[in-house]
Amino acid sequence: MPPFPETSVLLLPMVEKCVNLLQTYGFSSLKKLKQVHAFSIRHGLSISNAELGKHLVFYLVSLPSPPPMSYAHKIFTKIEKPINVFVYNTLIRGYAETGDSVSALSLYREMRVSGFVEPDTHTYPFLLKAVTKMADSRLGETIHSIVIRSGFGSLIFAQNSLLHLYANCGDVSSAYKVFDKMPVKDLVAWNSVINGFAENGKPNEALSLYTEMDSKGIKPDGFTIVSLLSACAKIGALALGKRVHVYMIKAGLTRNVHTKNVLLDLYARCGRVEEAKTLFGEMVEKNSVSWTSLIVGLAVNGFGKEAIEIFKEMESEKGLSPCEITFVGILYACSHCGMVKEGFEYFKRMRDEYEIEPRIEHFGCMVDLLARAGQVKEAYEYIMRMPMQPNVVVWRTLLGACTVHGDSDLAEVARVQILQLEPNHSGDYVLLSNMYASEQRWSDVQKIRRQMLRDGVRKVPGHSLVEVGNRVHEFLIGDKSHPQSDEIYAKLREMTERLRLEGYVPRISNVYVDVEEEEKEDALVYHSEKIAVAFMLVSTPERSPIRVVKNLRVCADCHLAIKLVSKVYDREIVVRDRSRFHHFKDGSCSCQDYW
DNA sequence: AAACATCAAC
Repeated sequence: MPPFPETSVLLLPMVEKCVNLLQTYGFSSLKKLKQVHAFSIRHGLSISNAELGKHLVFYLVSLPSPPPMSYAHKIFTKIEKPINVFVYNTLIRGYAETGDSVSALSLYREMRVSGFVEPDTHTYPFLLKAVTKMADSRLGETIHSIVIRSGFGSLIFAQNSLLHLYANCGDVSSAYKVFDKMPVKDLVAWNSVINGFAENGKPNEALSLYTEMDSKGIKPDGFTIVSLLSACAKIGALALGKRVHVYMIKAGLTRNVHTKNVLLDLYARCGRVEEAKTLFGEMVEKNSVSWTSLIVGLAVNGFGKEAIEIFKEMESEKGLSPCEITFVGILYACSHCGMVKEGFEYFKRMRDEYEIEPRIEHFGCMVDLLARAGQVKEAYEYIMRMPMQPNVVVWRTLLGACTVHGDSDLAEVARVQILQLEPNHSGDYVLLSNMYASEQRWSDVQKIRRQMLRDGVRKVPGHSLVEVGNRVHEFLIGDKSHPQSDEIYAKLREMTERLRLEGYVPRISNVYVDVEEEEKEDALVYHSEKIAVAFMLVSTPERSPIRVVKNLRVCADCHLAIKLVSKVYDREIVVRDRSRFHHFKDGSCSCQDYW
């Protein structure tokens, strides 16, 4: 084949031809893009040709995830200077989307230093997306000021990006400031600020912002509903969630797969497993998030065997593959059912079959799997063999198991580690003091108490939430502030008497679970969950199920008492505590007494 | 030729 003359006039039709080819096949596959690239080389086109290079970079970056960024960047470096701002933007976008924020930032710097190109309206939204993923609010503020100086601060896309950036760093007040100052607030802005509050433990604020948005006549979309429902799911507010469900129906969003997924999650997290399963069964379009949500939902509710059955179904489904979170659910299910051998098998299959590299979360599950089954020493050895530094959660898992299985030596080891990684966490002191108390080691209990005082550790006050009708009732320990308090306490006394007849003996040792509580003179201080249960006994129809959401872990005494209440009063009681669900029925609990 | 916002976890 004779060489092509190197005149741009002659090459022009060839550039056009290649660009045409890219436009026809561009989005289909990397293979096609490489073919066009090869074609251009065969026809004497140099990749330094700006027009061709620009298109190639664009189509490469636009490939489905993950785009071949190093290939795209290589072409970028060969394009003749000066490089068009569009090409910079495209590459920054690619890095932002693949989570390579460092490369996105350094490309931006390179662009500013080159002096040939200026950022345009698209540059900052892309760059801010990259910075958002770094969750570094200091850096965010720096870039924020650059955006303002650049003159693009009035752009609604830039404002929305900044709003999201602050929300993602957990800085809701800065996020709200950005939102508040926006002269024009579009749906994305509302959704971002609502989501910001929802994700940062302020579901009530999220809901009232929604009401405000509604009053301004702005219609919600799937994003709005997802944020609101997940806020409700997090605090276990079923009645509130049901209200959002009504908005969802009104807005015609019942067929949206994301909103359905999070509705399923809401029901599962409120202990309504049957409803969650029904919802799943009714879904026409199910994605892997739907399957994963159900599996995790079943697992945390103590229905591990069922979770594994669903996983097997998922595996036989075409076009779906379990992800790392699915496996967290499966390993969690195994550990809560004492299926140690199966847990190890799934762990192995995750690597071998699905090529998912285990993360610290998965190792954490394995530690729990061993420790929960009573193999506390093996769990410790497992931690020592892990290919990564154990985090505080892993040590806390071990500590929790040590207190249940009464291994105070290893508990001490775990405690020392936790203290280094995260001092001032009241839950650990409570766990430990609980364990010492159960061994009648009162001087050690005192020691822990003194340490808490010395370190200035404030215990998180326990509270329990219950819903009656559309109202949420909150109870604290020894709470007497409720209008029906007299009735509730009469019920508590009656409850204690009837439980005694069943052989209930209050577990004195666990009085020390609540260190502050000891200080109270009252000999009969009821934990919030007991008060909540008594309140539900007096305010709901006989035999109707009771749901309680507690912010801390249920103590052993309350656990035993509620088990008996479920039998004596013939009530199904679901308690969601800080780490799991307890389904009490006929005197036993789904957690099999390992809480 | 391109832009901002969603879900599942030890």
